[in-house]
Amino acid sequence: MPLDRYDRQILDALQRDGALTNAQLSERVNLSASQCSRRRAALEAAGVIEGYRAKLDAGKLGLGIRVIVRVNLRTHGNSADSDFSAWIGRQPEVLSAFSVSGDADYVLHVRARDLESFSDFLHERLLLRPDISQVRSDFVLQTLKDSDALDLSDLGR
Amino acid sequence: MPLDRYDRQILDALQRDGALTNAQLSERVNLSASQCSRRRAALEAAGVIEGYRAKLDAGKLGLGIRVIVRVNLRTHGNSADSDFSAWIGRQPEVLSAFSVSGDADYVLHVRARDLESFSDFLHERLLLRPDISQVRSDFVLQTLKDSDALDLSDLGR
DNA sequence: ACTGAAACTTCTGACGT
DNA sequence: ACGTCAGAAGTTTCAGT
Repeated sequence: MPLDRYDRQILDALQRDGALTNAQLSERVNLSASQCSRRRAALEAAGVIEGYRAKLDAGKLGLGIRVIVRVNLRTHGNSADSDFSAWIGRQPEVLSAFSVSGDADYVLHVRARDLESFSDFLHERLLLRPDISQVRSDFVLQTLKDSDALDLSDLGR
Repeated sequence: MPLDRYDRQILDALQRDGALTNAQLSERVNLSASQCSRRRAALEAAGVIEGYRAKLDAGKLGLGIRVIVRVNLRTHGNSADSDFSAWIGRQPEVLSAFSVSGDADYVLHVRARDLESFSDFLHERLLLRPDISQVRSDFVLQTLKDSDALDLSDLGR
């Protein structure tokens, strides 16, 4: 799918504010609302726009703690990694999880209500798994940036 | 702001699909559409819903590389940390940045087109800063989970 | 390819329960 | 507090250039 500069502008506007109406989009992009509507629909159909999400304020919802957890497994291959992956998917306080190069096998982003509930996750669940060999927790002290907005500046024409 | 189970259901539905209409919401929550509209507006006004974002497919946009970068600064206090923080805010390939406890000072999430453009970010920009003492890059090999959806299960009544 | 207007869907405020 | 209804706003399809 070829993306021109109008698509790029539409994507950039929507990743910053997904609630923009086609009429509002049309002002920023200098296109008619109907054209924005069609291009937007095409970008959604192509999967370039995966979907829309409401961003919630974790602090106001009482989720005061954010932790970056690095995990090493004792064994690898076979079903070891996929077992761990499936288990991670079922843990509600794990927002994202990656397997990485470097000294850790996995990096998890965890949100919890307070130290007690994080401790519950860590000691009563993660560390009870027999396939875990090492866990290192880095508590987030300050959030400098949390946008998730992709850099679209050097994209298509 | 007190949140009852209806608010909780609305928030949970919207953080998974922010494009839901109030009519669609009303089906899942068993409330009228107008009531959903009112509650949703209240949650937005209270800042519990910070906003809406379109989630884009980074792969389809040619951003093939994701790296978790851990950074240590040479000096602290004064303006050292806030200088770094402001600089981070201006780097488009840095999606999120946290100051953390543990052996690293900062953890960054970086997206880049390819190894070459990541190398450009690393060597031509980050490592040229005189306040950097150590940088360790962990490349993301596999994404197990990437939802950012908060756990709302043990919230209000 | 884009625009403009018509048909349709969704939103939202007033009112009644 | 919630639901119903009607007017307002936004979206989307279609014809035209």
